[in-house]
Amino acid sequence: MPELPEVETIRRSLADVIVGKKVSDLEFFHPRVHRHTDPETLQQASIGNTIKSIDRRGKYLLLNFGDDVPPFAIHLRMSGQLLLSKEILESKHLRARFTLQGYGFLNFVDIRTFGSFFLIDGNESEGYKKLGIEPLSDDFTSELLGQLVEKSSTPIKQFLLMQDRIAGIGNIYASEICFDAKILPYRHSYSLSKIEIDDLHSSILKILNRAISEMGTTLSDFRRPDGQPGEFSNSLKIYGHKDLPCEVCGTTIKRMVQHGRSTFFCPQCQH
DNA sequence: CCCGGAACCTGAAGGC
DNA sequence: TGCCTTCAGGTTCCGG
Repeated sequence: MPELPEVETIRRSLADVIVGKKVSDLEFFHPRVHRHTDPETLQQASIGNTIKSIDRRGKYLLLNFGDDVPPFAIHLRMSGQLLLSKEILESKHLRARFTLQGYGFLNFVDIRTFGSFFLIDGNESEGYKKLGIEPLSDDFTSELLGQLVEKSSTPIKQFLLMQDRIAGIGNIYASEICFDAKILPYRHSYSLSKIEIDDLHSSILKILNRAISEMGTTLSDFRRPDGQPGEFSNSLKIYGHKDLPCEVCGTTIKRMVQHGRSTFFCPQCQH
């Protein structure tokens, strides 16, 4: 479900409520939540501690309890939701629940049980350790993007999904970014010209920032912590638009499969 | 080392 | 109605 804009939307919404609150309990209702880290370790790292800040790295959320406690990481994978509630939340898919002193609950609801909690204490996954550049950081320049793509023969849309190169882009925004940059998704990364790299760089920033400002994309599962859907769904120009006319040129939008995942593109606008 | 494909799950939607 | 297949926003593992 969530890509960088959705995770960032969740982070901002949660920050207003949970920073400064003490975690008085952490309960688990499904073992897959703690499959990477034993539940007692997760409870010890959070119960009794006050949330000092909440950060995002790629698609991971990080709860910080202070310098002497490792950051507490949450990955929502495909269907995870973090929902705030004042009262006990009744949900068939409730997998874990933080009790926040003086507020209520932060509920982890996850239909497919792919999401998980773990600590950034040195035992975190290789996937986390190898995360690439944050695309919305000042360090992510067109020059850096050029250095990354010139070494890669991977199709450019698949390249955008590689979390160890650029952290946070997922399957929806990879198609949207290629369309915005007018680049065909199956082009070899190294084949992009300097101008195309500049276009791709500005499209990455433009699409991610616009999606954040519209609070993410809801196709089915994504919800903000207050339960509201994201609003970028109406702004999608290519993802899910198979057989519909391109709104730029009217050509029928095509769907293809790359590395087992759907890609949408306009054969007229993209080169 | 790289690559593709399967696996991990549940549920919705479409075809017949 | 119901059965079957396909698909879903992500990552990890395994074999070649």
